[in-house]
Amino acid sequence: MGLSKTEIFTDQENEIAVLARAIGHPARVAILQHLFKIDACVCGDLVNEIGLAQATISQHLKELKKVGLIKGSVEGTSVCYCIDSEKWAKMKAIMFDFLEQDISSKTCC
Amino acid sequence: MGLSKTEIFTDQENEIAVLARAIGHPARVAILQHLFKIDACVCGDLVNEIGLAQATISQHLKELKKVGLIKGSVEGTSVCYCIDSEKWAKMKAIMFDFLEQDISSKTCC
DNA sequence: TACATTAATCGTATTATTACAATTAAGTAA
DNA sequence: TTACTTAATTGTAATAATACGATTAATGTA
Repeated sequence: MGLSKTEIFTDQENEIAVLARAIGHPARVAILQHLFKIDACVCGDLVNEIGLAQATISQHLKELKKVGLIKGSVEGTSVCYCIDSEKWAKMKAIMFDFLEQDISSKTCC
Repeated sequence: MGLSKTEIFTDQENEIAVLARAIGHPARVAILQHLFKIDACVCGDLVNEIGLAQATISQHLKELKKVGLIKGSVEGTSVCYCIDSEKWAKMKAIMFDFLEQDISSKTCC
Protein backbone atom coordinates (compact mmCIF):
# COMPACT_ATOMS: atom_id res chain seq x y z
CA MET A 1 0.00 0.00 0.00
CA GLY A 2 2.85 2.37 -0.64
CA LEU A 3 4.29 1.79 2.79
CA SER A 4 7.41 -0.33 3.14
CA LYS A 5 6.79 -3.38 5.31
CA THR A 6 9.92 -2.99 7.42
CA GLU A 7 8.61 -5.41 10.05
CA ILE A 8 8.99 -8.45 7.84
CA PHE A 9 12.69 -7.86 7.27
CA THR A 10 15.72 -8.37 9.48
CA ASP A 11 17.38 -5.50 11.31
CA GLN A 12 20.40 -5.89 9.10
CA GLU A 13 18.34 -5.69 5.93
CA ASN A 14 16.54 -2.60 7.19
CA GLU A 15 19.77 -0.95 8.32
CA ILE A 16 21.45 -1.45 4.96
CA ALA A 17 18.38 -0.13 3.18
CA VAL A 18 18.13 2.97 5.37
CA LEU A 19 21.80 3.86 4.89
CA ALA A 20 21.69 3.18 1.15
CA ARG A 21 18.54 5.25 0.89
CA ALA A 22 20.33 8.17 2.55
CA ILE A 23 22.96 8.28 -0.18
CA GLY A 24 20.39 7.41 -2.80
CA HIS A 25 20.06 10.94 -4.10
CA PRO A 26 22.72 12.81 -6.11
CA ALA A 27 22.24 15.99 -4.08
CA ARG A 28 23.07 14.16 -0.86
CA VAL A 29 26.04 12.48 -2.50
CA ALA A 30 27.19 15.91 -3.67
CA ILE A 31 26.80 17.33 -0.17
CA LEU A 32 28.88 14.53 1.31
CA GLN A 33 31.50 14.84 -1.43
CA HIS A 34 31.78 18.54 -0.75
CA LEU A 35 32.19 17.96 2.97
CA PHE A 36 35.00 15.51 2.22
CA LYS A 37 36.62 17.84 -0.30
CA ILE A 38 36.65 20.76 2.11
CA ASP A 39 37.77 18.36 4.83
CA ALA A 40 36.23 20.60 7.45
CA CYS A 41 33.02 22.25 8.36
CA VAL A 42 31.02 23.92 5.68
CA CYS A 43 29.20 27.03 6.68
CA GLY A 44 26.29 27.52 4.37
CA ASP A 45 27.94 27.66 0.97
CA LEU A 46 26.28 24.41 -0.02
CA VAL A 47 23.42 26.29 -1.64
CA ASN A 48 25.86 28.09 -3.94
CA GLU A 49 27.90 24.95 -4.53
CA ILE A 50 24.92 22.81 -5.50
CA GLY A 51 22.33 24.34 -7.78
CA LEU A 52 19.26 23.77 -5.67
CA ALA A 53 17.04 26.09 -3.68
CA GLN A 54 17.94 26.82 -0.07
CA ALA A 55 14.87 25.01 1.21
CA THR A 56 15.71 21.91 -0.80
CA ILE A 57 19.29 21.79 0.45
CA SER A 58 18.02 22.21 3.98
CA GLN A 59 15.69 19.27 3.43
CA HIS A 60 18.52 17.05 2.19
CA LEU A 61 20.69 18.09 5.13
CA LYS A 62 17.86 17.06 7.41
CA GLU A 63 17.78 13.62 5.79
CA LEU A 64 21.52 13.18 6.27
CA LYS A 65 21.24 14.35 9.86
CA LYS A 66 18.36 11.94 10.47
CA VAL A 67 20.56 8.93 9.74
CA GLY A 68 23.43 10.59 11.60
CA LEU A 69 25.89 10.90 8.74
CA ILE A 70 26.42 14.61 9.32
CA LYS A 71 26.43 16.94 12.28
CA GLY A 72 25.54 20.61 12.36
CA SER A 73 26.59 23.26 14.82
CA VAL A 74 25.37 26.82 15.00
CA GLU A 75 28.15 29.30 14.33
CA GLY A 76 26.78 32.81 14.60
CA THR A 77 24.14 33.40 11.95
CA SER A 78 25.20 30.42 9.91
CA VAL A 79 25.37 26.70 10.65
CA CYS A 80 28.43 24.55 10.13
CA TYR A 81 28.15 21.01 8.87
CA CYS A 82 30.57 18.14 8.85
CA ILE A 83 30.69 14.39 8.45
CA ASP A 84 30.13 12.41 11.63
CA SER A 85 33.23 10.25 11.23
CA GLU A 86 32.08 7.64 13.72
CA LYS A 87 28.77 7.11 11.97
CA TRP A 88 30.52 7.19 8.62
CA ALA A 89 32.89 4.43 9.78
CA LYS A 90 29.94 2.43 11.02
CA MET A 91 28.15 2.76 7.69
CA LYS A 92 31.34 1.86 5.86
CA ALA A 93 31.63 -1.35 7.87
CA ILE A 94 28.00 -2.30 7.28
CA MET A 95 28.12 -1.59 3.57
CA PHE A 96 31.50 -3.29 3.11
CA ASP A 97 30.18 -6.36 4.84
CA PHE A 98 27.26 -6.47 2.46
CA LEU A 99 29.17 -5.59 -0.69
CA GLU A 100 32.17 -7.82 -0.20
CA GLN A 101 29.99 -10.89 -0.68
CA ASP A 102 30.58 -12.72 -3.89
CA ILE A 103 29.36 -15.79 -5.69
CA SER A 104 31.85 -18.63 -5.63
CA SER A 105 30.07 -20.96 -8.01
CA LYS A 106 29.57 -19.84 -11.55
CA THR A 107 27.07 -22.60 -12.18
CA CYS A 108 24.22 -20.31 -12.97
CA CYS A 109 22.71 -18.08 -15.63
CA MET B 1 8.74 19.65 -8.43
CA GLY B 2 9.16 16.14 -7.22
CA LEU B 3 11.60 15.32 -10.00
CA SER B 4 15.27 14.87 -9.20
CA LYS B 5 17.44 17.31 -11.14
CA THR B 6 20.01 14.75 -12.29
CA GLU B 7 21.41 17.11 -14.90
CA ILE B 8 23.02 19.41 -12.36
CA PHE B 9 25.09 16.63 -10.81
CA THR B 10 28.18 14.81 -12.00
CA ASP B 11 28.01 11.37 -13.58
CA GLN B 12 29.75 9.93 -10.56
CA GLU B 13 27.26 11.48 -8.15
CA ASN B 14 24.35 10.18 -10.20
CA GLU B 15 25.86 6.72 -10.53
CA ILE B 16 26.43 6.37 -6.80
CA ALA B 17 22.89 7.57 -6.12
CA VAL B 18 21.34 5.15 -8.62
CA LEU B 19 23.20 2.17 -7.20
CA ALA B 20 22.50 3.16 -3.61
CA ARG B 21 18.86 3.67 -4.47
CA ALA B 22 18.70 0.15 -5.88
CA ILE B 23 19.72 -1.35 -2.54
CA GLY B 24 17.71 1.26 -0.67
CA HIS B 25 14.79 -1.05 0.08
CA PRO B 26 14.86 -3.97 2.53
CA ALA B 27 13.05 -6.27 0.11
CA ARG B 28 15.75 -5.77 -2.50
CA VAL B 29 18.47 -6.26 0.10
CA ALA B 30 16.71 -9.46 1.16
CA ILE B 31 16.52 -10.67 -2.43
CA LEU B 32 20.23 -10.08 -2.94
CA GLN B 33 21.09 -11.70 0.38
CA HIS B 34 19.08 -14.75 -0.59
CA LEU B 35 20.81 -15.00 -3.95
CA PHE B 36 24.16 -14.89 -2.17
CA LYS B 37 23.06 -17.44 0.42
CA ILE B 38 21.87 -19.90 -2.17
CA ASP B 39 24.98 -19.14 -4.20
CA ALA B 40 23.18 -20.11 -7.37
CA CYS B 41 20.12 -19.32 -9.34
CA VAL B 42 16.86 -18.94 -7.55
CA CYS B 43 13.83 -20.20 -9.36
CA GLY B 44 10.81 -18.47 -8.02
CA ASP B 45 10.95 -19.32 -4.35
CA LEU B 46 11.62 -15.66 -3.53
CA VAL B 47 7.92 -15.06 -3.02
CA ASN B 48 7.82 -17.76 -0.33
CA GLU B 49 11.10 -16.64 1.17
CA ILE B 50 10.12 -12.98 1.48
CA GLY B 51 6.65 -12.19 2.72
CA LEU B 52 5.45 -10.00 -0.10
CA ALA B 53 2.97 -10.55 -2.91
CA GLN B 54 4.18 -12.04 -6.16
CA ALA B 55 3.53 -8.84 -8.06
CA THR B 56 5.57 -6.84 -5.56
CA ILE B 57 8.54 -9.21 -5.72
CA SER B 58 8.38 -9.08 -9.49
CA GLN B 59 8.48 -5.29 -9.30
CA HIS B 60 11.56 -5.33 -7.06
CA LEU B 61 13.27 -7.83 -9.34
CA LYS B 62 12.61 -5.46 -12.20
CA GLU B 63 14.33 -2.65 -10.31
CA LEU B 64 17.37 -4.81 -9.65
CA LYS B 65 17.45 -5.91 -13.27
CA LYS B 66 17.17 -2.29 -14.40
CA VAL B 67 20.47 -1.37 -12.73
CA GLY B 68 21.95 -4.67 -13.87
CA LEU B 69 22.64 -6.21 -10.48
CA ILE B 70 20.77 -9.41 -11.30
CA LYS B 71 20.11 -11.48 -14.37
CA GLY B 72 17.14 -13.69 -15.12
CA SER B 73 16.86 -16.62 -17.47
CA VAL B 74 13.75 -18.54 -18.38
CA GLU B 75 13.91 -22.14 -17.20
CA GLY B 76 10.79 -23.93 -18.25
CA THR B 77 7.77 -22.40 -16.59
CA SER B 78 9.84 -20.58 -14.02
CA VAL B 79 12.55 -17.95 -14.24
CA CYS B 80 15.95 -18.27 -12.62
CA TYR B 81 17.68 -15.27 -11.10
CA CYS B 82 21.24 -14.71 -10.04
CA ILE B 83 23.65 -11.93 -9.22
CA ASP B 84 25.47 -10.42 -12.17
CA SER B 85 28.93 -10.76 -10.66
CA GLU B 86 30.55 -8.31 -13.07
CA LYS B 87 28.04 -5.58 -12.29
CA TRP B 88 28.26 -6.40 -8.62
CA ALA B 89 32.04 -6.00 -8.73
CA LYS B 90 31.62 -2.70 -10.52
CA MET B 91 29.20 -1.43 -7.90
CA LYS B 92 31.49 -2.63 -5.16
CA ALA B 93 34.35 -0.62 -6.63
CA ILE B 94 32.26 2.51 -7.02
CA MET B 95 30.81 2.30 -3.53
CA PHE B 96 34.15 1.44 -1.93
CA ASP B 97 35.72 4.42 -3.63
CA PHE B 98 33.04 6.66 -2.20
CA LEU B 99 32.91 5.10 1.26
CA GLU B 100 36.63 4.78 1.89
CA GLN B 101 36.93 8.56 2.05
CA ASP B 102 37.60 9.92 5.47
CA ILE B 103 38.21 13.21 7.16
CA SER B 104 41.82 13.74 8.10
CA SER B 105 41.44 16.92 10.10
CA LYS B 106 39.37 16.80 13.25
CA THR B 107 39.23 20.57 13.39
CA CYS B 108 35.50 20.77 13.05
CA CYS B 109 32.21 20.41 14.89
C1' DT C 1 -6.81 -29.69 -26.80
C1' DA C 2 -7.63 -28.43 -22.10
C1' DC C 3 -5.68 -27.52 -17.73
C1' DA C 4 -2.14 -26.14 -14.52
C1' DT C 5 1.91 -23.43 -13.25
C1' DT C 6 4.76 -19.47 -13.14
C1' DA C 7 6.01 -14.84 -13.59
C1' DA C 8 5.31 -10.42 -15.88
C1' DT C 9 2.19 -6.72 -16.54
C1' DC C 10 -1.87 -3.74 -15.67
C1' DG C 11 -4.69 -1.01 -12.81
C1' DT C 12 -5.14 1.29 -8.73
C1' DA C 13 -4.64 3.09 -4.01
C1' DT C 14 -1.61 4.90 -0.71
C1' DT C 15 2.44 6.89 0.99
C1' DA C 16 7.07 8.98 0.15
C1' DT C 17 10.10 12.05 -2.12
C1' DT C 18 11.63 16.08 -4.43
C1' DA C 19 11.47 20.88 -5.22
C1' DC C 20 10.57 25.66 -4.37
C1' DA C 21 8.24 30.07 -2.79
C1' DA C 22 7.08 32.16 1.33
C1' DT C 23 7.46 32.56 6.05
C1' DT C 24 9.53 32.12 10.46
C1' DA C 25 13.24 32.14 13.85
C1' DA C 26 17.57 33.45 15.52
C1' DG C 27 21.58 35.90 15.47
C1' DT C 28 24.39 40.19 13.92
C1' DA C 29 25.14 44.95 12.89
C1' DA C 30 23.69 49.66 12.24
C1' DT D 1 15.31 49.43 18.12
C1' DT D 2 15.55 48.54 13.20
C1' DA D 3 17.51 46.36 9.42
C1' DC D 4 20.16 42.53 7.57
C1' DT D 5 21.72 37.67 7.21
C1' DT D 6 21.20 32.87 7.43
C1' DA D 7 18.97 28.59 7.80
C1' DA D 8 14.94 25.97 9.31
C1' DT D 9 10.15 25.35 8.67
C1' DT D 10 5.64 25.61 6.41
C1' DG D 11 2.70 25.04 2.59
C1' DT D 12 2.02 23.19 -1.71
C1' DA D 13 2.47 20.85 -6.14
C1' DA D 14 4.23 17.25 -8.87
C1' DT D 15 6.48 12.96 -9.45
C1' DA D 16 8.22 8.48 -7.59
C1' DA D 17 7.81 4.38 -4.97
C1' DT D 18 5.46 0.64 -2.64
C1' DA D 19 2.06 -2.85 -2.44
C1' DC D 20 -1.44 -5.93 -4.09
C1' DG D 21 -5.50 -7.95 -6.71
C1' DA D 22 -6.52 -9.19 -11.26
C1' DT D 23 -5.16 -10.25 -15.66
C1' DT D 24 -2.19 -11.78 -19.23
C1' DA D 25 1.44 -14.47 -21.50
C1' DA D 26 4.23 -18.36 -21.83
C1' DT D 27 5.35 -22.88 -20.91
C1' DG D 28 4.63 -27.58 -19.42
C1' DT D 29 1.49 -31.52 -18.66
C1' DA D 30 -2.64 -34.61 -18.76
